[in-house]
Amino acid sequence: MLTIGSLAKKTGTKVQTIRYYEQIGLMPEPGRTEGGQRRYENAELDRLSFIRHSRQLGFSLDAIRELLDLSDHPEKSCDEADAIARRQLRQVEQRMARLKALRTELKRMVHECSGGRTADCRVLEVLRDHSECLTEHDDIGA
Amino acid sequence: MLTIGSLAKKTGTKVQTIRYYEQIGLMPEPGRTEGGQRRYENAELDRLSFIRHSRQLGFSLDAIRELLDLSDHPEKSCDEADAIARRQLRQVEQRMARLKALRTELKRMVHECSGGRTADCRVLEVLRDHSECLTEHDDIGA
DNA sequence: TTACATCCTCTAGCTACTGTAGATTCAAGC
DNA sequence: GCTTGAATCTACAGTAGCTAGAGGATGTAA
Repeated sequence: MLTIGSLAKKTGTKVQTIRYYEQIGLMPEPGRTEGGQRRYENAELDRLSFIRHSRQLGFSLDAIRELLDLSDHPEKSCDEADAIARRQLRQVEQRMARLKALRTELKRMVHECSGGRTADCRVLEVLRDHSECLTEHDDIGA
Repeated sequence: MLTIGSLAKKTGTKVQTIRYYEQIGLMPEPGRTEGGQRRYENAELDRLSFIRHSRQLGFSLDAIRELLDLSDHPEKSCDEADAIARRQLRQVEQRMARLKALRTELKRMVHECSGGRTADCRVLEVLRDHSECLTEHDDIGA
């Protein structure tokens, strides 16, 4: 029987976050003491660990909802779980590619700036003039 | 004299986003027609381009506010602009490192999953058991 | 003049939390 | 049994950076 505070500590989660997960139906409503405080069992500890670990891997709460659902049905095919993970992997790879391009341009900006007045600042100049830019006119997304 | 719609098209911004930038004071209040519609000049086009380009490089709106301020004062030292860019570069590099770790673990999950019942699904198993995980108990951030 | 695209303001919604206020409960020490 | 202080409770507001929609006004071309 864990209080919400010790559950939080064990999983590296904030207390409010646990309550939030309950509110959106990701965590079940736990038992309560007579005074109305939440008390958790090991099953809930496992579930929360699953959620947190998935979040650390960047899965969205919606994806996690699906994964938990799959996890609750051991007889189902695991293709779906696999697909979700692959989708996530693709996303991570896309973001990495994007960040790589950003890094290149930022490095260029910083290295070329020799210090002095902002009038001659290479950083500001690059930001002003989009034409010398490698980055495209598309979504920003992290 | 540009309408908000053509300014939006020229800069790859949504109309609402431009109005949002105005609302938070990132864009100035433009002139209006008698009927109350916004009309923009080239200065505003330049400013919005600067903002969008900076956003594409991942700068926060707060950072952009500082950069714009520096850009408006050509006699100031450009150290500050340089510092902002360096900070941004560091952030990008941190995120990349983080994503690299994620990619490794996701790849492992996906490659080890041989298909079958979710009961034996490697993906779900890894998510359940945090102990075999490389990722740390820290912030998720992107 | 009439049609229709574009514009206006205002409000609410998105993700995934985080923080605060003010009241209540729990557990330990005396 | 009583007190104290930490932890908990609910409810609501706020974060970043937009995005979407309602319901109405304006601008422009035929």
